[in-house]
Order: sequence, then C-alpha cells, then structure tokens
Amino acid sequence: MNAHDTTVEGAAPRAPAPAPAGAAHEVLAVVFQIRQDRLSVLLWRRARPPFEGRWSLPGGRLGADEGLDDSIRRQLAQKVDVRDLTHLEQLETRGDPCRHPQGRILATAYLGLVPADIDPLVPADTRWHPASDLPPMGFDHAAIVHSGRRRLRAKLSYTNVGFALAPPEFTMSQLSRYYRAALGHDVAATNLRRVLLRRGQIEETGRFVPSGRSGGRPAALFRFRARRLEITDAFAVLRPPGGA
Amino acid sequence: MNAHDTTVEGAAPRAPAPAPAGAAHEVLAVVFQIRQDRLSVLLWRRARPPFEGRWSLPGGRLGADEGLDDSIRRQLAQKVDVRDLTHLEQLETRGDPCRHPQGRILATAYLGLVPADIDPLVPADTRWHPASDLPPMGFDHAAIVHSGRRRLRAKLSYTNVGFALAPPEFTMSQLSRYYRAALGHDVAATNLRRVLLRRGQIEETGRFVPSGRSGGRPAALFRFRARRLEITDAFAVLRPPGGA
DNA sequence: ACAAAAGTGTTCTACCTACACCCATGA
DNA sequence: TCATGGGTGTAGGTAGAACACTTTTGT
Repeated sequence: MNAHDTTVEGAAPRAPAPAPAGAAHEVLAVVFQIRQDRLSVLLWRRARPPFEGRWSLPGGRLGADEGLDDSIRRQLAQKVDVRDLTHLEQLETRGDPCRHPQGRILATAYLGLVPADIDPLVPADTRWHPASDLPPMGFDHAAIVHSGRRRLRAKLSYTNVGFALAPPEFTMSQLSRYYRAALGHDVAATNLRRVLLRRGQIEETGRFVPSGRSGGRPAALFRFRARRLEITDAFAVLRPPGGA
Repeated sequence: MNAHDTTVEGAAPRAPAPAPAGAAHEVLAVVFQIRQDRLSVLLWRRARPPFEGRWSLPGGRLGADEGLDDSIRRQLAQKVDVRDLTHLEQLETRGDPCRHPQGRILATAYLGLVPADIDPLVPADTRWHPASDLPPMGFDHAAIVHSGRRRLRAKLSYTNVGFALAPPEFTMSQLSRYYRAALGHDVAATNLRRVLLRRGQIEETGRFVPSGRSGGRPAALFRFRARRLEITDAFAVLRPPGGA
C-alpha cells in the first residue's frame, strides 16, 4: 500500500472502507474472427442463473498469483487453441458495483484476434456470433463487445492489425473482404493494396493462386511483413466510400 | 461468477485456485497540467517503505462499494479540487503479481487533465514534475506516466482534448504553446488555428487581448466549442515539423 | 517610423479515392 | 473469343506544412 493512504483517508471522513481482502476479479475476452465474411465474436451460452440462457464473454476468475495477460491466455486456451490467437490487447476494466448481480466483481476485458483460416474446436455451449447481430447477452458484456469492435476498427486504420485477422498468405481480394467485414464498409482491393504496400505493411510472396473454373487472372499472394502490432501511420486512412 | 467457470476450470487441472476473497485493488491517476510551458504530472513523495523517498502516482484503495471512476474522483478530490479536472479517462489496468512488493495489488490507472489557468492547492508532500524529466519513481508508476503521455499525444491529433488543457478562453499563441508542451514539438499557431477552426473544435469569442508593452496586434480570444471529449477526426494531424 | 505580435493568402506536397483501362486465365 | 477476376495508370480532391505578406498595436 501507498504510505499516503492512511494520511489521506484519515483526512477524508467520507472515504468508504476498503474491502479488507479486496474485490473479486475476473478477466474476459472479446475474441473476434472473420467467418464467412462477417466479423464474429466467440460467446458462451449460460446454462445457469444469473442470465440463464443468455450469452456471455469467455473468461473467468483471476488466479491468486496470476498476471492479467496470463490469466486470459490460460482461460482462452480452454476455448481456443492458444497458438491461434494472433493478437491480444487489454481493452478496459469495468468496476461498477452493480455490474454483477451476485456481488462486486471487477472485470478486465481483452481484445483477442484469431486469423480467418483456422477453425478452433470450441465446446458445445460456445458459438461464434456475428458482431453486428448479437444475441441477448448478460451483464455488461454487450457493451464490452462494442468497445472491442470500436477498438479494432480504429486500429485497422493506423496499425498493421490486419495481420491478426488474415491467414499467413492471402490475395488482395481476400484481404479486402476481411477489412470490409471488420470495418463495416466496402474497401477497394485496388487501393488497399497500394496503401498497405506504401506503408510497408505487406509484401508479395512471389506465389500466385490459380484462377477458379470461371477464369480470371491468377491472384498474387501477399503476406504481412510483421506478425506483431506496429503503428504504421499515426494518422489516417480508409474512410468509408463517398467520403461519408 | 460465470456458470461456465466450474465446467472449464474442472477440465483444466493447471488452473490456479482463485483467491477466495479476490485481490486488493487500487486506483491511480496520471494527472497532467501544462505549467510554465511544460507538461507536468502530479506526484506524491513516499514517506515510508516500500520505495521510501521515491515518487508515486496519487490514488489509493478502491472502496468496497465504489465504482472505479467514482473512486479515483474521490481520491483526487483530496489532492486536486475536483471541479478542476476537465477530463478523466481510464488508461490501463496492471496486474503483474510482482508489481507491488507487499503482495498482490491490482491497479487501474486513469488519465486526468487540469486546465493551465488554475493552480490547485496540493499538500506539501505532493509536487508537479515535468513529464519529460521524472524523478525516481516507485512501483511501475513511471511506466504508467509514459502510457498517459502517449495517450494524450495521440488524442490531441484526432480529438478535441485540447479543451481540457486550455483555459476557457485563450489566444492562438497560448494554445500553440500548450500543444507544443504536450506534443513535444513545435506547433505553428497559424496552422493550428486553421486546423482547429476547420474541424469546428474552436470558435472566436469576439473578444481580444490588448498587446503588451512591446506592442503587436491584439490577439483574438478563442474558446473550445465543446467541453467534453469528441472525436473530430478519425484520421490525422499535427505531424512533427520536417515530416519527421 | 519602426519593432513586435497577430492574422491572411498562397504554394507545395503527400496521400487517398475513384475510375478507366490493361492483363492473364478458363471454358 | 469472351467472360471473369486481378492489376496498373491516372486524374481529381482534400488536408496540412511552410512561408511570405499584411494588419494592428506600442514606443
């Protein structure tokens, strides 16, 4: 404890007594993946009250001697193969005393991303839901999903987070579909290619994908140059078409 | 608790036992103010171990039935007059089990801003320090100050946070000095004026400040149009001079 | 009149969007 | 050879940095 606490709290008669042993703490994750061209979140269906039958974010209690990052990684390893999480970052902590009907539980939420090419085995009571069409959710979890969505959208325009959504190699039209799903508006593959190349986010692999039965020129395969988050443009990009 | 927890943790023998009553939790604040053209943080000098004699962020234990925002506001009211906090937002939560030598204490940090025109009465063991020249600090607090600095810098370019640093009315040369202090590089008053006007962040009050003894044209007084955070440009601005 | 500080006008450049056009392939 | 999808070239727009120039004051 800070040595000042006693001084200060002694001088403030309205300071509430701290809970002697502290508050319960849980970690939650908004795990996104692009599935069938839609941004999807991994949710659990609650089998028991409170909020029985509603959906909630995966996560659980923080271990007694566990770091926050370690904890969410551990808990997700039971839902999603840990090697498949290409990105994980802290989102926000919620501490409203009323957020949980069974007493005071603080929650630290994370944003996790899974690349589009894999399909983690998840338990039966767990499902991917489109982020734009959430089922009825318990607690404040729907609001947390929205925070995650906003964060992802913002970071797509000034960082290389795309690497975490895309498979190791991809064509530009695939990538533009991922961006469309995450951003919620059309992204022209033509310009996306130039923007990401100029910023040094992606590079050509030299390989190509043969055209399908309907013909067409073979598509070049690209990859992201870095596999961890980098801020490539402290500034702007990718506004919705029509300047809206 | 989430109904899934028992299921999942039962299936994971390596899950650490949660602390029965939860972990201790504190709230901290990085409070910035521009003083004499330097970005400064409010710090406490620790009178007792651990980290005796080093400096730390103001804050303290979370009350048993207190929200996180409420808690930091309450605790700051004992350091800084609460009406003077023009902006407050959550920064990050740190939960490394080793961050506190006296046991596991989670900390949720906030970023708070005080406008340049006021001078809150702070206790004797509390001082403003230049953010670019921090004294020896305890715990992980120096790292938290850096997070706050990064956040402030970023938000200055795509939101109207300036309102929280500036007094209610200001001249453009004053404002450009605030921006310079916060961003760490020169900001031309001429262009700043146009950028902020175009974005609708500021407006003229119609009043003027008479020139000083050394002459010069009287300066127009401006104000921010909004007094709470708004994202005025999802994209870019204010890169350092020379394109660096 | 001259220095000082504020404000305006103008140019230059970077970056992005949109769109027309060209290229490589399958049937 | 034509439909299909990928890739290139280019024109137009927007925004901001830099800087010269004008305006308004004090001495």
